[in-house]
Amino acid sequence: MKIATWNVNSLKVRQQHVIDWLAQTRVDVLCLQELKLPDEKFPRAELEAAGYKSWFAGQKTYNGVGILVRAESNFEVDEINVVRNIPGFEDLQQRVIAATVNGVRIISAYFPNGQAPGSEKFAYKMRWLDALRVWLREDMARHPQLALCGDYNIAPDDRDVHDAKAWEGQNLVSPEERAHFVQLIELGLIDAFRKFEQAEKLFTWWDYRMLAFRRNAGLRIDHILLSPELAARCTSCEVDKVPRKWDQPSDHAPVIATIG
DNA sequence: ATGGCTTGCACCGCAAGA
Repeated sequence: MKIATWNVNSLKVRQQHVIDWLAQTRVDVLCLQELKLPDEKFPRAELEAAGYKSWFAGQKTYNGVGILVRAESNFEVDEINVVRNIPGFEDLQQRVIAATVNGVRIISAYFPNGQAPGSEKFAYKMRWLDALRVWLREDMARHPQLALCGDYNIAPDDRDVHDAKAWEGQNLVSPEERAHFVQLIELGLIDAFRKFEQAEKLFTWWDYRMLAFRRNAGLRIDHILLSPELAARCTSCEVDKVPRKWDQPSDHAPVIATIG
């Protein structure tokens, strides 16, 4: 079972990239973030034609998340277990969708950006992270095989930052944000990427500006965290930089975890 | 130099992203 996550920065603009990428990789599950479209504009029929069923929580202009499941894989998705948003956390922003796919709990999450430490948006990010953790503790107890996939907007370690010195204390790498990431790890979740030996300076996001991709001036902020049972079955985790090189790309690259 | 692109929405510039 291959599970992937990709912040597409507008599904309307990236629809063909997603379809092409799915045709090449044939992942079983793809978690999407930043759809930037309302539910009525979700390209369900086009993705169905490409061989994928979709579940989504859309929103006009901003945010929006989804989960695509390859039809040929014949995985069961129980509609009753699909969750949109963090239970118990009032939120107008569509940032979370969860579904149980073939017995594996899949969560597609678009963590708040936070803008800057000390800002109102940063305070929202902290509240959101608190609520996520509270819900996750329960959801992990219900689903021993769980994958938290998405754009975390947190680079957990200096290794995940192209220039750690320049970024020190900034949004996405601040001690407060990293402490929240550690709290997720303390729930028992395992960073699939770090389970394996990786090349140096592998990132998942590069600014559109300043030729950042060409200079590999990026951050690793998209992650797949696995429950212990699922981590034990995980045989690889890779960043696919290829679609970042395509015309009019998303600024994020997809991450793929293979479960044996 | 706090910019530089890219998106959506609404209009001919703005907010927001990370």
